[in-house]
Amino acid sequence: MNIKQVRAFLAVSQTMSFASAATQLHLSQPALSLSIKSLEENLGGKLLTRTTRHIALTPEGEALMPIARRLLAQWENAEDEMKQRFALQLGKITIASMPSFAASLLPKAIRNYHASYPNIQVAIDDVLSDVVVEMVRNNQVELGISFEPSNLVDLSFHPLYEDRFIAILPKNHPLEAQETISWSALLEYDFITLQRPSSVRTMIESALNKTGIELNVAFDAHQLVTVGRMVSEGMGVAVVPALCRQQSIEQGAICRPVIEPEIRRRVGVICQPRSNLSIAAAAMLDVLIETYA
Amino acid sequence: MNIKQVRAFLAVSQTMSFASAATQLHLSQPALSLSIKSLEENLGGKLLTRTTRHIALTPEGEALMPIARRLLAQWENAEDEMKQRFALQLGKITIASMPSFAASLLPKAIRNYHASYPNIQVAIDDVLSDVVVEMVRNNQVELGISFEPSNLVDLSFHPLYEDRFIAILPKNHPLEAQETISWSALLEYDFITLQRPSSVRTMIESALNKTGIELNVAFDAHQLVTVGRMVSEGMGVAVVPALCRQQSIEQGAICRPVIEPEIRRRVGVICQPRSNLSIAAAAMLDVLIETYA
DNA sequence: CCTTACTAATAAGTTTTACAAATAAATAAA
DNA sequence: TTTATTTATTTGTAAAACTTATTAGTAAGG
Repeated sequence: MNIKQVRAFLAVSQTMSFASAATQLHLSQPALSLSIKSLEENLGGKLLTRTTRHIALTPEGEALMPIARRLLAQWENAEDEMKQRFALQLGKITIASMPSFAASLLPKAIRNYHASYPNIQVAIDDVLSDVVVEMVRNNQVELGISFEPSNLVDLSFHPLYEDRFIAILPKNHPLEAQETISWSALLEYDFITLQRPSSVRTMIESALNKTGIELNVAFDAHQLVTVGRMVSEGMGVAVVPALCRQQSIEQGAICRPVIEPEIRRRVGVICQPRSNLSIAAAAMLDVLIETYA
Repeated sequence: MNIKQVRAFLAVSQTMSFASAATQLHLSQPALSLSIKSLEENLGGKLLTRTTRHIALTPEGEALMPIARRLLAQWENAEDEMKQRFALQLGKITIASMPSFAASLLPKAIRNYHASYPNIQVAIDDVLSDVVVEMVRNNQVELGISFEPSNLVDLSFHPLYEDRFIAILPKNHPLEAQETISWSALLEYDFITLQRPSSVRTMIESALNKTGIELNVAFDAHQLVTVGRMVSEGMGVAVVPALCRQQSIEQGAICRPVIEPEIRRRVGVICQPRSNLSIAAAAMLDVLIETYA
C-alpha cells in the first residue's frame, strides 16, 4: 500500500468515475485502473465494483474511505509542517544569553529577526555566562551569547563586538571628577563584584593578576543588577562590562572607563558548527552578526 | 514524500548508520542514501548530518522523527485493518430476519458461522418480512431472511428451504382428532391471523382467493407470538408457517397440516448480487445455504 | 605521520515500475 | 440494434529504483 494508491482510491470513490478521477490526478485512466487494481491485490480483496457504466464501493471500500481520508490528511499535514520548518515559516529557537546582553543589545536583534521570520518563536534564557556555554554544549539551546570562552572544544564562536570594562561609582564619589579611573585608584574604595565562579569575576581577577594588583572584595553578589544597586546605594565601587552602562546609569550610578589595565573581552555567539544548526538558528546567527556589524 | 522515504529515514535515525539501516530494509546502502537524499530535497533541507564516520540528526530531523514514527504506525495499522477485514478476521455483519426464522432456525447457522469466523461480529434485526426486503434494498443490512418476495427487482434470492403453513388449535379442540385439516373445516371456527399488510396474511389471502374460499377474521395481531398465545388461550384457530411449530407447541397449542389448498412458500436469503457483498456477508450466505442444505 | 579500516557518496549499468497511447470489451441509452 | 460512454487490456517507452563497483573521506592504530 502506498500514498499514490490511497490517493487514487480516494479520487475514484469521491468522483465515482475512473476517467474524471484520472483527470483530477493528472494521470491517464489506464494508469489509475492499474493503481486501484494493485491496491486491491495488496489488501486482498475488491474495494470497488465497477462495470463500464457504474462504480460502487464494496462494503470493504466503504470501510477504507474514512481511513484513507484520515491517513492522507495526516500525511499531508506532516509534510507541510516539515516544509514550513525548512522554509522558516515554522519553528522555535531558544537563545541562552548572559543577562547583561539579554537586557541591553539582544532585543534589537530579535526585533530584526522577527521582522524577517515572523513565524519562528524565539525564547531567551538569561543565565550566567558559564551556564550559557554549558547549555550550548549540552544541546539545550542552539545559540548562546556570552564572552568568548577559553575552552571552546568543538563549538564555534562568532564575535559580535568587543566589550570593555567600566567602573561604576555612587553619585558624589571622590573619583567622579576623573575622566578615566585607574584600577589602583579604584581599589582604594570598597570593591563590589560578582561571586566566583562568574566569568566577569574570573576575567577581572586574571587581568589584575598579570599586573600584580591585588583585589580585595568587600561585597559580592550573583547578579550584576544587584552589584549595580549596591553601588548606587553607596556601599562601594565596582567594575562591570560596558554593556551594563545604561542599566547602571538608570540605577543612579556614575560610569567611567577603567584603565591600567584596560580590560577588553569579545562578546559573541557560541554554537555548534554551523552545519549542525537548524535553519531557524542559522538565520538567527546571521541576523545577530548583521545587527552588530 | 512517500512511505519508502519515511521508512528509510526512521531506519537510519534509529540505527544511526546507513549500512545497517540498509540491511534492515533489505536494500543496498546506495539505494538508501538516495532515498534519504530525495526526502531531504522534497522537504527542502537536511535531516541528517553525515560524515563517513558519524551520523547525527539535524534539529529538523529531530522534529521529523516523532512525526515519522506516528505516520508509519498509523499507516501500518490502517493497512492491517483492511487486510484483516478481507481475511475475515475483522468485521461486522447484520442480518435482517423475519422473527419466526430468527427464533427457530437462524441460531444454528450463526453458531456455525461463528465457529468458522470468530472475529466477525454478527447482529440480527428481527423485523417483519416486508421490512426485511426493504432493509436489504436500502442497504441497511447486507443479508435478509424472509419468504421469497414477489418483486425482487435487482436483488438476489437464495432459497434455504420450503415452508408449509400449519393450523394451530387450542387444546381439546374438535378438530384435534384429524391428522390434517382442510381450510373449509378450519374456517368454521373463529380465525386469528396477522394484520395487513404482513406477508403471512397476504400469502394466506391470495392462496385462498384462488380457490374461492373467503376468509373471515375474528382477531388479528402484529406478531405471530401473539397469534399463538391467542390460540392457546382458546380464542380461536390460526394458520402459521411451520417454522413456528415448535414455538406454538411450547405455547400449548396443537399443530396440524392444513390442506385444500396446501400453502407452501420458499424461505431464503435476500441480498444484493453476490459480487456486491462484503467478504463477511458472502461467507455468511454460504454458511446459511450449507446449514439448511 | 602514515597506514588501515570503515563508512557514506558517487558512477555506471540493469532491472523494474509507472505511464501513455491505442485498442478492446462492456453496458446503458437511443 | 446501434451508438455513446466508460473501464479493462495490451503494448511500447520513459523514468525510477536498485545493485555492483568504485571513490572519497574520516577516525583509529602503528
